[in-house]
Amino acid sequence: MKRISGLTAQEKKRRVEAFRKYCSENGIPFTVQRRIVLQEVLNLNTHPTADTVYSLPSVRSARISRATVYRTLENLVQAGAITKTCHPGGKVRYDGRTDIHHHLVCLRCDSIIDITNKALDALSIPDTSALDFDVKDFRVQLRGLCRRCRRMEDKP
Amino acid sequence: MKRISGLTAQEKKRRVEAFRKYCSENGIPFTVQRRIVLQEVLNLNTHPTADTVYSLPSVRSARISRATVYRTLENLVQAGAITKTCHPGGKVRYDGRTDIHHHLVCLRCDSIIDITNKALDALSIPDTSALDFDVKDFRVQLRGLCRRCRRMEDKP
DNA sequence: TTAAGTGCAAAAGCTTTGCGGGTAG
DNA sequence: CTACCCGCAAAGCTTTTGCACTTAA
Repeated sequence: MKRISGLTAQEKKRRVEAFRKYCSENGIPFTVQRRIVLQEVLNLNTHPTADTVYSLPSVRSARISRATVYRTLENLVQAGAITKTCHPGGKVRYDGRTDIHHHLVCLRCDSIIDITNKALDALSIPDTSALDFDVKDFRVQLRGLCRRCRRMEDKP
Repeated sequence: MKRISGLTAQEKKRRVEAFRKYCSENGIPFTVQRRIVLQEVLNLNTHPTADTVYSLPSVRSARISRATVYRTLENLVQAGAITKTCHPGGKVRYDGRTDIHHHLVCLRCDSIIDITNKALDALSIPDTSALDFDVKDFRVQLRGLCRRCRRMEDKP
């Protein structure tokens, strides 16, 4: 079990380049706003909500509106540049990682911690053809209590 | 790969009884509203939002308020009578099943389909002690496109 | 040039909260 | 009885939308 740390500068650059290429190939304008929002999601190792992204200093100082942040995050998901993360809370959360990895999900505070584990990655995906479901990827969620919440349970 | 169908009447009855017992042991009033909301979540094989539960005929005819539905669902989760389901959308969704099972998650329409699969159940949970994370259970999410959305992709 | 994107502000949708009356134990 | 719960209505968040202006290609 290893906790995942952030992307390298090189990887981030490659991801932004890939999105730029996607845009030009699909006739989608590669705007300043899209570049900044993508870069910021890649910078975060957390799993931010739209509003968290909106509040980031670089997003604020570029005067990007809240509506654009919401729209852009969805565009980035459609383009495959970022993903949406599954979680038990009531807000949409995004993830700069698009590769297979897994999550520790705290059932008390909704925090999400990325983990990587070869045994989990090697999971063989069952055949879902009978249900006509087309599986693109998978995630394993280990659900429980994070360090902070465990301590609060001990001394409530 | 088998799709899970609903709980039997017997199982539902047992689950309601277990909650009644939990209430009496913990000095929590077992109100009509709590019983009805629990029964209705157990009846559904879907993964309803609070508002979906609120809209059910039996909930409406019992004149249970929206606020009570929201509060009650959270109470039931705290009591371990139901669970919250992880998903990529922007609403909290609940699940009448508390046992280990897995989900097909549609990335386009956010629908969730329960599945059961022995290979997935047998997944060995990695050691998370180094992160001080206390794993209670796990879920495997197979992410992709459901039947309906696949068809819409073909003919957009 | 021009189709698409953006900012703004308002609307819409989801969830929580305060409070007076009601109810389970 | 009495603490806790419920319904109501209002407030507080989160997200989407319509429209006039701006911009990438």
